[in-house]
Amino acid sequence: MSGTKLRRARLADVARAAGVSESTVSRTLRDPTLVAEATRQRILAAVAATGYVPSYAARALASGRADVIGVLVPSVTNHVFTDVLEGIYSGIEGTGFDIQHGNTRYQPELEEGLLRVFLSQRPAGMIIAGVDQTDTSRRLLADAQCPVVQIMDIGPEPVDMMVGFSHEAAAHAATRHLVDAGYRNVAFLGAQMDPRTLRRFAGYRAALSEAGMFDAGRVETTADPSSVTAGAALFARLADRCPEVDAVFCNNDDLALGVLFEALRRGFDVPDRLGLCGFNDFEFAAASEPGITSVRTNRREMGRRAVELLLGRLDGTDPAARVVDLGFEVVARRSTAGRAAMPA
Amino acid sequence: MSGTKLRRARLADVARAAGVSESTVSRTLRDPTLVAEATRQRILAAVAATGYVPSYAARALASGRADVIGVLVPSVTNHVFTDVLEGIYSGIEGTGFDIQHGNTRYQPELEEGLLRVFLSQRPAGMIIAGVDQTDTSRRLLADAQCPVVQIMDIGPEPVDMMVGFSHEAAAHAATRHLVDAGYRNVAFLGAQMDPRTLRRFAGYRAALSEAGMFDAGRVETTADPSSVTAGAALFARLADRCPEVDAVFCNNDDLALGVLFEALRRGFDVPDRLGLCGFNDFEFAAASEPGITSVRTNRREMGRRAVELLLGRLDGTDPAARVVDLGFEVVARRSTAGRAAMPA
DNA sequence: CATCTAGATGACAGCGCTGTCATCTGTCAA
DNA sequence: TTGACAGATGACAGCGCTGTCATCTAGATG
Repeated sequence: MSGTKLRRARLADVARAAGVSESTVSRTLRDPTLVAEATRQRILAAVAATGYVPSYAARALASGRADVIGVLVPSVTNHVFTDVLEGIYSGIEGTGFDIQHGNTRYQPELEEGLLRVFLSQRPAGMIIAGVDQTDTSRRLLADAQCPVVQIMDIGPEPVDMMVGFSHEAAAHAATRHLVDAGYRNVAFLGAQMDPRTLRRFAGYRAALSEAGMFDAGRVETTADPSSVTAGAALFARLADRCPEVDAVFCNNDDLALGVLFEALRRGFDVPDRLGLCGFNDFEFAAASEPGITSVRTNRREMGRRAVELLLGRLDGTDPAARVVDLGFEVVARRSTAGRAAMPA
Repeated sequence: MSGTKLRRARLADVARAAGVSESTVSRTLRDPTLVAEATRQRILAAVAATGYVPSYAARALASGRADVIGVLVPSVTNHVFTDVLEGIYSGIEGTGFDIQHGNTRYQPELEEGLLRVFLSQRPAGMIIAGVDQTDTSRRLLADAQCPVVQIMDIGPEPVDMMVGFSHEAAAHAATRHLVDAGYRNVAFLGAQMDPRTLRRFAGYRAALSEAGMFDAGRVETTADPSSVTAGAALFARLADRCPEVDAVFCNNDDLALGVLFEALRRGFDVPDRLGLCGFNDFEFAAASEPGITSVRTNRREMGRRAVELLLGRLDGTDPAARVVDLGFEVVARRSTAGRAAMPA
């Protein structure tokens, strides 16, 4: 209870307490089926009695691998990634694996460096956001002696496995939804301008081009991170510049919320004067007034599936490389209901 | 370039390439001043040539410690903690330390378990959210052979060091601000109901009691996580139950935003019919329409300072135990401007 | 010129596990 | 009864570093 000895119990202490060899204790801990029932009980009791906690470092060194899954994402504050992380954490729970988490800050060089550090620890698996790694990063991943899952996006050339959805298709569908709702001058608002944002822009552009409505002038972007403030500022600029704009497709719900507030300030009715569609279907999109149409993506599920794929590969259940498309859904809310009632 | 050998270079490979002993290579990497200039150059060249990356596991095992700082927070999705994490990441950058990050999910037992796992790896330091650890957790931390920083909150009995602010004082000030603005029937909205939320409630209660305005009926809470939806729902319930309420102090800006939308739906003017104050000063509070009064807390700074304290202790610069109060600031915006103009 | 000393380097024994191989049972078919 | 064999356990050599101690310089000192 109290007065715990400072030195932690080692495997040898447990072995002595249980009257067996270190090997047997190690086996019991790694794969209990290898040890006779009675022995196992005795050992588990000894573990409890000594308060033994295995040394990860020793284990990793001796076995040449670590029960660690490396996770590399570009941001720890962007809700998009925190949702995925939550999925990963919940998927990992109880599996005995640990997460080693790195923050690439949207910088490919930083990603490369972190990747080197991570891989040097021989992780059991890697989860990495995006499909746009540098050539060097791709090679590092391909040469890694562990399964790799790219998440957030899907593309034609997985390093190993992928779970995500097509940002281009999602943006295309969302833009199409605005067109179908009767909006004619649909603008694009983007922030951060990472590869996924660019792909969403491509989807927006394609949808409008198909409808014969694309106008390169109706685009307002910033390299700053997505935020409500940025959304308001971008829309203010846009509205001043292109008063004819009657709908906005925002790359992120943060931006959309900013547009909503700016519209409120300008007395633009949403959805009558302005259609508004966001992206990601953050929690507030459903709760706002009016509700903001958005594109739901299955971020927690993405994290869970990524872990699942990794574990499946590790225990040999599912040795195949896979690309999992989790899809998306345009969730129509009142913010895009405006022109629908009007005659086309 | 290509065709990298599968086996990673080891210390011995570098030593051979540089024509020195392993000890010297190790020294060069740990403390370059111990090695002659010329030798050092030769070794660094050999490191580069072999692509050597040290094995963390071997290093940790041999030295008995890991250059890892453990970070335990209750949530990875709550912006409050992601901001702190960002501060921690930026503070750690370039120091050679790694972050090992655990998610306690607001569950003290989970926290205890993670603490055991973390401490078993002999981290260089621990950062842990809150001051309300279980007795066992406190003992584990106190017995840990590393510096510990409790963050988010401050209290009378630091395990070692603390950096945070008084949630009670902050809530008191925010509530006082509502009273000073002329609101008379000030309600409280809370979610999650973790220890910090409870302390904020205590501050709210004290401020209203001092003003002779406390009414236990004007409190609406949920154990669910804070969200915009929850804010709207809580306020809907509250407004139905207590129509006399003319202001709301929300435990979190998420809730406040929900209240704002619900007020909009009900045609309650903010700030004339309803004063609204949030907590945390999330980015959207300044961008919303009207702007939402909130309590600014220095979360990134908190993370940075926590790392700073840890590092200071580790290199002996600052061996003292410390409690750092980062303070807070009530940021008044239009959402609480209503009754100010009216005669008291 | 012998002695001392600081600076630079090398030798080597672990750190606490895992994995391989060897050993020792008891059981069962021939 | 014997050999074969699967099941259960033990012995032991590393995994790739670090830290201690020993060794070997080249001045500095008297």
